Amino acid sequence: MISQADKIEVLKVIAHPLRMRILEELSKGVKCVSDLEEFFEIRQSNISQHLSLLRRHGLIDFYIDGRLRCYFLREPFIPDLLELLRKDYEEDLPAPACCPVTRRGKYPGDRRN
Amino acid sequence: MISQADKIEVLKVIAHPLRMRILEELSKGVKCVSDLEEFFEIRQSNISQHLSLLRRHGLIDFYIDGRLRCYFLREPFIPDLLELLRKDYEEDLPAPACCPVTRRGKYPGDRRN
DNA sequence: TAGTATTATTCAAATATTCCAATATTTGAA
DNA sequence: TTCAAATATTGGAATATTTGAATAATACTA
Repeated sequence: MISQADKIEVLKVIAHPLRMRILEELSKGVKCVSDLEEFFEIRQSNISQHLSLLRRHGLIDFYIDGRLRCYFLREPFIPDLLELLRKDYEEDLPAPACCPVTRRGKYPGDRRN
Repeated sequence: MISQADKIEVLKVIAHPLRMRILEELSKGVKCVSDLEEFFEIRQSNISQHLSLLRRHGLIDFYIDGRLRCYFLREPFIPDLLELLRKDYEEDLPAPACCPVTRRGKYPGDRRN
């Protein structure tokens, strides 16, 4: 449910080591702030800041249990991305024709005409 | 061919509006720097900087035709990611059980015990 | 109601990113 | 050989991101 225009913003939000780990944890199930704090050994304020950012972008949400905030994954794009990131590729993409030694070839555009 | 450890770095590199557009262009075929410059109406030095960054991370490469550098896509993860970004999702992920009005529910962890 | 656990917010310092202008480098062409 | 086209690199200013410390807000519990 991300607008096409926001997708780069969302990628930027995801591309952070701690936020990525938070998303991976939440993809396994609900977690409250202090459990994340304990699990990652990161200061509470920092965890909250990242959760807040993730929420502002609609990637996660929470429900409440007493004083606990139970965060969970909301954006369906995330699990697909996490899976894609786990995939490993054997080969580079095939390169366009060029001499493999000199790395010279012809440009297909018309800049050369 | 990205090491698991570098994937976040790579995501960060991709998560930039101009770099994303460059990758999209290159996914359609080889492009030289001045064609990109013209196409995007961005200063040459800036295009070069972004291409250089993309290359340092192994996402693209180039071959040479005279004074032209013919850039092309190298990292097989990119087309998959671009396709995933095009996909649109109809529904949010199913939320864990909680009252939809009060947004209250029970935390499954043992923090509550 | 007072105290405490849980989480959020604000502020400021440190660091990183982005872009432009200027300059350097490389290579084909005259 | 010069000259010019194509691209890369460098330095610096503006801006954004990240983090910790301190503090605020909220809601159980005794």
